[in-house]
Amino acid sequence: MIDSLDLRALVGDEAPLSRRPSLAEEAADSLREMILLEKLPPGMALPERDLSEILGISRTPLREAIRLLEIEGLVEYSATRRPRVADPSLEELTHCLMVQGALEGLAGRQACLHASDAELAGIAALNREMTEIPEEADPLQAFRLDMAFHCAIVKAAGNPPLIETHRQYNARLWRARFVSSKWRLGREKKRSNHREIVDALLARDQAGAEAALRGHLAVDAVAHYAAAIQAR
Amino acid sequence: MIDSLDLRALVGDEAPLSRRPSLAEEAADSLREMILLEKLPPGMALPERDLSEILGISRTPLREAIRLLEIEGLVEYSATRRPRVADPSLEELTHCLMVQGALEGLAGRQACLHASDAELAGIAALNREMTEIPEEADPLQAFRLDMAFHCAIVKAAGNPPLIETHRQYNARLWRARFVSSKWRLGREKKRSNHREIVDALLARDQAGAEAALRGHLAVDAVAHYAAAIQAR
DNA sequence: TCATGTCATTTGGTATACCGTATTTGCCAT
DNA sequence: ATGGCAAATACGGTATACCAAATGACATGA
Repeated sequence: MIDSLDLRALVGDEAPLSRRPSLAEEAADSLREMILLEKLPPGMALPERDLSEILGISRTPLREAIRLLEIEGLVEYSATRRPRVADPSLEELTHCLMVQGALEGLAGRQACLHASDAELAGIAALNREMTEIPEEADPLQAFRLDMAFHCAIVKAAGNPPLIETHRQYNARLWRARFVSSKWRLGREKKRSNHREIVDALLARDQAGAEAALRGHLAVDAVAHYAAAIQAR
Repeated sequence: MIDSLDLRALVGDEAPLSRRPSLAEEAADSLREMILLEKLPPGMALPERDLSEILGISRTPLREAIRLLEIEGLVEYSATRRPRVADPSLEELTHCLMVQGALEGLAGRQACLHASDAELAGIAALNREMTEIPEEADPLQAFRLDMAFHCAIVKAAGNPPLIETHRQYNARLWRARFVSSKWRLGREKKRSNHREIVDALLARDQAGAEAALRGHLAVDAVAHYAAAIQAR
């Protein structure tokens, strides 16, 4: 035991023990992407046999993948246990956004306490990168940067369970935020809000960072998505 | 369609659509109880074949059960994918408590906004019940009441994803809180804190409820558990 | 024409067999 | 005794077969 600890100390904690993902995890990744890109539209049935054949795996790992996606909220089971692509109502999304807001608020607080200067600089750099994107650029690019920005803040908080739960809610909200990101409304407001967040973080102002992050999600995102939904 | 709506009106909305739980869910319940009561101690290996035989089911539903418990944080997989009963460090528990604090803080806020007077009265009644428990009574009884108190607040917020995520963190923290609840230290402080929470809720004071709930968990619970762990 | 009962088919739930790999065991040389 | 190596074994991952329940199509009768 002592030997292994010594070895670990010598070799560093970042031993690339990256075990290759199981078929179930790969399938979950594939399905997640299909759902988020609406190749599998909301409400579509997900029969295990057909899907397993499509993905070229057997039902056992596929079932596991579907269970994983159910936890993430991307798949929901009907009363008769038939899985379908989730089709969350505006109300459900609002609920998720509130939780996400609370999570990111906590992340902001903790980032002020625990993040290294380098991490904060990285977050600020991400934000700078966003502001420099031309207005008419690929919306997907801006969207990915936005996600990276928020994830970086959560990561900087240094709280693994928080990171994981935030990741789950992100997956749940991904499609909604993606849809709403295409709307140009309030892009200016978002920028000022992001600036507010970065300023609070750099000043290590816990209350300010929490307020800016929570408000950002809870208020704006819902409104944008509502508008986007109405229009489609 | 109209007929079915009429029927629904006659029969009431509370149709008992409770599908019977699958073997996997039952197994998860059994295992969860064994883990929380330390019949399966932290760090113990959980070989699928042995467990499935013990529970009298096959490996397939048992695997699903273990995956469920992994999500709840009660089971963790080693680098070689061998499941073990989780043995969270004090640091990990602290991280979970912070998230739980943020969740309950949000719940307090939302409860102030959305809870019915009856719900708030019920929460106050739970608290009153706790204060009336004699000092030397069964610790489990007091513990269950404490859990019910917090869950009732979250439920009153009326946010299903919040309820679910809170439930998960509760499971993750159950054993730690149970252990720490046996320590009489700070029982008085807890009472005053609960009173603070109830007062804020009844006054529908969002900020007060959030602060009281968040502080309650983040500060006290960690300290108590640390003391309990040291002493065992 | 529409309601209703029946039956074939589809679907998820479960059990089990097989496979590759990781771990343990036990022997042997040192 | 001890360290190393190889066979045995235990384990999780995967595929597949079977079952009960649910669904949907279709025939039948009012």
